[in-house]
Amino acid sequence: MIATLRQRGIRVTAQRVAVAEVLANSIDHPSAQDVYERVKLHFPHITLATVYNTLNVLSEKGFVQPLHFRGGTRYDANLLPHANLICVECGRIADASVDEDGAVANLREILTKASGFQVMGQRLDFYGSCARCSGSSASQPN
Amino acid sequence: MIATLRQRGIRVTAQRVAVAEVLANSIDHPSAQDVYERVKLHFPHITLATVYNTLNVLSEKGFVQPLHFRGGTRYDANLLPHANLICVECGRIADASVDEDGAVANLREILTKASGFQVMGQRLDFYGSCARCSGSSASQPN
DNA sequence: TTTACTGCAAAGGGTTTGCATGAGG
DNA sequence: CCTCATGCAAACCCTTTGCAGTAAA
Repeated sequence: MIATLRQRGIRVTAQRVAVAEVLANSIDHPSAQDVYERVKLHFPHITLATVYNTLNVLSEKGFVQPLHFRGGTRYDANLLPHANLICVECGRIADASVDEDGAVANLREILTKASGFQVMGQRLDFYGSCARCSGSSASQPN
Repeated sequence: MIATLRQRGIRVTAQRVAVAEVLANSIDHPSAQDVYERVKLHFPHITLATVYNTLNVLSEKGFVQPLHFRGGTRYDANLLPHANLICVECGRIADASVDEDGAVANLREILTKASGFQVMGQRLDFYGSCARCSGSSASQPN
């Protein structure tokens, strides 16, 4: 992890390693507050401001992708082309790999040819009901 | 426009019509502040709070799609499946129709089959350099 | 008449920043 | 050593809300 951060030109501190590791080990797209609470478990002295500063550095250096929503920002450590499945009922965000057959690459190519836009990255959000929420007839409250 | 709003179950007021018309006639994904300034040209008495309230109503009723970014929310009146081309240099957001060959529908189908997720809507953002910026000067952000 | 929208101002909440201290390269 | 990160608190900015008056249905 330390080497990974150095590779990206990020000055290494204990706090930054802790934040980066929380992100790398999370698949639930945590908010800054979530990251703060998780880091604090093993690093009680860190502050929310440091978490925000670190998240901004990690975002600028391409270590995570910030996803802005109405309620605030969530952070995605999955750097591969993928779709975010956002359940409008329970609020969960799951990743779905979608580029096995080059679907995203295909889209990028279409856009470049059609409008001369040089694509450098993307964010694909799909809103709907996750299997858990739409599948259960007697839906559970969460 | 009045009929359109009524169809969506939106109580019709002069302010709401004005906001809705600004949105319908804008292709630059205006912010709430942008909408406010444009509406105020022909409706000087409206307030920013009313614009926000109206934008929320129009969003809930599916008249516009709110797009949350770091700097705030932008509003997209294009309800057809499309991609947002976001220039990281000049900040402009342009729409690109991308579903001529059913690319979005294809993605939605892949996701439904793979993960049992019922897709109800989507947001496709592509970050990069627009034709104007990548063509004029060769500046490469990292 | 009944409901709910407007305008105004003030509060809310996620995020950023200034400053003194402390740690990394 | 010199630069930059941390911690703390206050500030910031976008957005929401409470209230009194007013307009839509």
